[in-house]
Amino acid sequence: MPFQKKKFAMQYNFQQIEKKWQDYWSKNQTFKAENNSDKPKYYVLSMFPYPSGAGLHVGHPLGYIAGDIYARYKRHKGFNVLHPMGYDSFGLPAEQYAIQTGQHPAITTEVNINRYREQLDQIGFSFDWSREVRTSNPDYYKWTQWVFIQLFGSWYNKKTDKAEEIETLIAQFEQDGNTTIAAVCDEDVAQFSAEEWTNFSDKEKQEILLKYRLTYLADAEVNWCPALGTVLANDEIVNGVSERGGHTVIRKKMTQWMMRITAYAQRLLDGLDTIDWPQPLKDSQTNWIGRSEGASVTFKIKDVEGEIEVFTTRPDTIFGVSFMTLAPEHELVSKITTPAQKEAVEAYVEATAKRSERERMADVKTISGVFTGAYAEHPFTKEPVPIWIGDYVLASYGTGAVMAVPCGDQRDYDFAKHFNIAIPNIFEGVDISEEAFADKANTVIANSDFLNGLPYKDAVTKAIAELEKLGQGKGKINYRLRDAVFSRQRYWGEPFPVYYNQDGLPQMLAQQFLPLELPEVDKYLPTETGEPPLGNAKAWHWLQYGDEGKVVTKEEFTNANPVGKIGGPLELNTMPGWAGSSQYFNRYMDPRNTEAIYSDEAINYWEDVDLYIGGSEHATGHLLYSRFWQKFLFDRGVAPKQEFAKKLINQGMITGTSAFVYKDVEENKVYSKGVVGDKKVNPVHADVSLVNASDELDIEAFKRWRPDLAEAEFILEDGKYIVSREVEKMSKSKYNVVNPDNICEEYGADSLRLYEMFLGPLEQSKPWNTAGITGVHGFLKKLWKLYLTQNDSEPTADNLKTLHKTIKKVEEDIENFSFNTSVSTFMICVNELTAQKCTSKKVLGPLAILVSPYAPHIAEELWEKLGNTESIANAAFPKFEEKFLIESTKQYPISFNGKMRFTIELPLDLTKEEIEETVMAHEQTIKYLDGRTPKKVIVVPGKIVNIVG
RNA sequence: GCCUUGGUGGCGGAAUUGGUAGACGCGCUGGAUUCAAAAUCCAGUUCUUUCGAGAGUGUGGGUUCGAUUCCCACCCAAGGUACCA
Repeated sequence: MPFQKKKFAMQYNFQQIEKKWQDYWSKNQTFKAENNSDKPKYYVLSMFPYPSGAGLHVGHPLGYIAGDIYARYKRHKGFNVLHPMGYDSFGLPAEQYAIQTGQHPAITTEVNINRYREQLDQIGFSFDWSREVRTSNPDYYKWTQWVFIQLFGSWYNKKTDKAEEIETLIAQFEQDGNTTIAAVCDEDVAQFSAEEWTNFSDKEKQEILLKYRLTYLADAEVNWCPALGTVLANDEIVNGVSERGGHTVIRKKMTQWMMRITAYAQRLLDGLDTIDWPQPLKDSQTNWIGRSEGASVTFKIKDVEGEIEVFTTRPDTIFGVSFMTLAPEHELVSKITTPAQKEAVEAYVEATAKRSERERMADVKTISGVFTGAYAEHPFTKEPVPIWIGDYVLASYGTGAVMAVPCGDQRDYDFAKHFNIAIPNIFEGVDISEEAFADKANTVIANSDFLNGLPYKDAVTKAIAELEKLGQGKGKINYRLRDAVFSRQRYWGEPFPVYYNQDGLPQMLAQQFLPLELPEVDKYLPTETGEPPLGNAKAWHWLQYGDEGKVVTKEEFTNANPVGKIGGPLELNTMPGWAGSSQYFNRYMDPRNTEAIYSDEAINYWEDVDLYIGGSEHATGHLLYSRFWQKFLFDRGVAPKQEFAKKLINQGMITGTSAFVYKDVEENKVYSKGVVGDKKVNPVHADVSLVNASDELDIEAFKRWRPDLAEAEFILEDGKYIVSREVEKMSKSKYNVVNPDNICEEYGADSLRLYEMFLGPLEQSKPWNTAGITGVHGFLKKLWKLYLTQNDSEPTADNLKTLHKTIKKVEEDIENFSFNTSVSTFMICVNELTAQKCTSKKVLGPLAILVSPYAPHIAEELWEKLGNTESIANAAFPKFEEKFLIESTKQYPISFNGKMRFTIELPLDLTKEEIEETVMAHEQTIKYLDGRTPKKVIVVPGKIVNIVG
């Protein structure tokens, strides 16, 4: 039937088109990137997802679509583009699910990944899937373990300002001991000579080296939940108890693997100036690192052996000290507390252990603390200074102790007022009867012996000098950044390639034995003795003879032949979520390499990420740790660049638009939005798929969905039931999740891609409302129609003007990541060309290329219809030509006192005077002036005329 | 609390160096087509209005011939705040 056939071709059949081109790309490996090419390289990376059980919702692809548009654009611009994707597949939700169901996390993870892949494939991304990585794959985490071993085998030399092999440190110990070394290390390292070093036992040597290594064991404070037998994140704690089950949580010290990221504090700060990342993100890293200059001051304690070290940014105010405050967790607290105060102090310490750090920081209104009964000695006046404890001092910041200067610090001031402690005034001519005076710049110091009369800067210098003379202080730069805890008491993470020898000292597995694979366990919970889940593994001991090594049971290990045997129990902790994501961007360059983390050729070709797209919530986690690892790999000659990503864009969150029906509190009635009035009602979530574009509820479907309301009476308005709408986080529990699959099915991937971009600026968060998608879908239909008639005719001036206006705008928009305005531009362009009845291939061809990064499937199809036989993916981007846009006249807006009243069309080559003359003579002007004489006439040629008066 | 971002019609948003506020789209209203509907097309749509005009970009001030845009103070919402990823 020829009639039907013709009609078929007339219609935009997105399902058929999208399937066709996705198959084509896959079959032809259109987007496979080569590790060498004559073209310049460009590396576009989107942060890889954690494959959760819920699947993708429309919020996830936002950043991927933006990245994909940019990657496709760069191909049109002649670049060899690397655009990979993978999965951050270790993580807590899979483990939680395993605990609940007993299913191995590897199985659920595999299922989730397959689902993600299906969903991603539907959207038509130009990923090079041959490079996929999964952090939970042994082939991948082999190299995570390898980096860990490199960190263990390195120390930070402050003299060369970089990480070096531990062997260079040992050589120096052998030569000079540790007296001449400038290293970043633990604070409690004793001094030793070369001779002493040589005489140390192996165990002693290993213990000392551990204090220098870039990853090391230390006691760190954690949120311990005894009932769950696990450590909790701050956000798993609500009001001091665990979110799950409401159990008590306490602060507790545990031995943990740590990363000496503090060694890189200054370089992480300095590096920010060299990368094009959003300023807010840089700000949060800067604040996180928290550099402050000041002094470290040592206070002796009266009648007790020991001293208190504090860090202060205001050594100039040292004569204003009237008390000291220690964090309740400070190690000296139990030592210095007098018997009379013991009970009160212990009670306070216990109470504080129940509060989270965040709670303590956020709560500035409640003032609490206890006097220890002990006194310190002021370094200069030798007067006694009472020592208090207070939870506003955090153990993890600085030294966990402050010298309190109430006249100069508001928190100290409030504390002193509350507990009736003296507030000596050390500022010249400043009233401190109401509040502390923290303005450094605008006063001079008084009542301060040798500091009297000095302004802030001079007083700081002088105070430090005097402290140095006493041997009780020195100038110091302090960082808020702390070493990162790298152990997790979890199952579903990378095992540490570590066993413990007879002395209990950690030993690294040799590279040939990597990866050390995650063992099977029966239960994913902590053991009965409170050990991490790996404690449940039957075989988790390392047994090695020479080049032969394997994982065995404890019995096998104990009974094995002792001659030449090495090994011991393996580490029970696993690595944290950020371990696998800290170098994945490099691994994509050469993901199947089994000999090395990646080849020199690959890393020297791709070097670094040119554009990285991801959420701002990773600002101080993933993005700081990755920069740290990259700098370390750089120091050790493994990576050629100090920073892994030149440019970074944060995509915003897509929120959901929840729908509510109003259920009467007493009666079994639900009211439409407009008829609620002042009735007492409860809002009840309705699934957004049951609501149409006009907020009208499908009542029958709703009744099937919520059988408990099937019998309810629905009070309508105008015969319809209208829901109320509210923007909330997109989440299953709020029934506002929208799946991209459904959208692709109903409107197609190209519509989804366009609509995600059309919603608003990439960086901002914005609500999703499926109703609006008909707009971009309608645009694609119009675009399709525009290509129904095409020929080799010459384009008109109007055609060319529309085309080149569009080229200019779209190119600018892509470069500025302003994708939403591009979509509008396409709509305007197609509306104009349709009105112009444009049929010229010389216009339609370039337009298809412009559209193709955004809507690649329809673009390929139209490109083919135009007679091309090659994929559009590598077609050259159209060149903008100014000459088609030149205008000779302008619609001048004429405003009165800054308010536009009417426009006049005038030639653009008029002078200021000519414009003024013409405008003032215009009848509309005369009408608006109504006989008044203007005070002033502002003429900006090419822009505006403003008449004042 | 602190740091960061944002606030413009009924809704998403546009306005690239201070120069025509509301582009584009949704929704809504009216019309064409249709037996009817869907789809499509056309017109209108910031608010108030005595139809002359007036007001208007979270609130209150300021700078300027002119402010969504710059400055000050405040209000509200979202993200982060070290073991969610």
